[in-house]
Amino acid sequence: MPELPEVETVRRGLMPVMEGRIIARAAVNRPDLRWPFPPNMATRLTGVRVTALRRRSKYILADLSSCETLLVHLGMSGRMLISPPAPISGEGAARETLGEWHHHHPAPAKHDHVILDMEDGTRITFNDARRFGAMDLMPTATADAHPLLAALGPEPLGNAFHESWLTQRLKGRNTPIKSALLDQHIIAGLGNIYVCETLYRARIHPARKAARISAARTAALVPIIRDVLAEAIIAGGSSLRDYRQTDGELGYFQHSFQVYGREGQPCLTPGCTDTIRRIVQSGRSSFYCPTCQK
DNA sequence: ATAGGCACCTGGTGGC
DNA sequence: TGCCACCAGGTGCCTA
Repeated sequence: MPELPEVETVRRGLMPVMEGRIIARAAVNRPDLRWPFPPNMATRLTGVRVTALRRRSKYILADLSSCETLLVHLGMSGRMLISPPAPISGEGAARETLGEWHHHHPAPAKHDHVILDMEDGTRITFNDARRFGAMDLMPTATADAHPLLAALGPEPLGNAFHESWLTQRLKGRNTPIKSALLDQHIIAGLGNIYVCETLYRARIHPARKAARISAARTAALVPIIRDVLAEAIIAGGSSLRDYRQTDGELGYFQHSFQVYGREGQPCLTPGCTDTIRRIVQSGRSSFYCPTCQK
């Protein structure tokens, strides 16, 4: 489910257990995700301190004391699981001191591809069934120039995203606004769900050509995008607490959407009696209200 | 440069 | 229970 708000929620969940902490051991259980892992990734992650945990678009960036940065993308199905350290006690403790693993954790589950054991015994497990995710390592100094990051558009919650930018980028575009807002070169971080939610709130039909949106409605899109994402981050933060109480799984919260996934259900705009429709645009579902969105 | 379609991969769901 | 079609929150790459 990871769009910008979910990735930000994962980052915030990881922060207290990773930032400022040392990775005691890394296990890499397969050679690749979407692409091959960088050479010697496990070795390069072992014994280094995480000095900062950042986010750019849907990427999590962990700056390391080795002057490298770990880039993580969750793809479609990537998850992070935080397992607190289990206290060592009884006979097991004596045996454990012989090995490198000082804390008890369950055996890796299916699709647990990368495991980071922090110095205090907290385990962070990257699980990704579909393997559309990615990890890479690069020098921190040139992280912004990474091929996956270099061409990204502005952060929608940052100062570089504003009305004149959006106007300029939508100008002359013969593509549906749905596709334009999914284009990470125009804005970084929106995905299928939040584009649907944004267009519903902006009352713009997803198939409308980007170039044919009035100046006023283009201007209105900017705060709407910001609001939609900011509200989702807040919702993620509250669900984060819930998940930490249960199984520690990050990247997995569901909150109520106004249109996404609501095909056939009543439009939630007060006074509107229409129902939400679904159309397919470039292979992906768009949900909208035909009465409210033009 | 821009636009559209395909590919990558696994799992869940619902119909027969 | 099995089989099958379809669906899924992403995005790089290829083609005109």
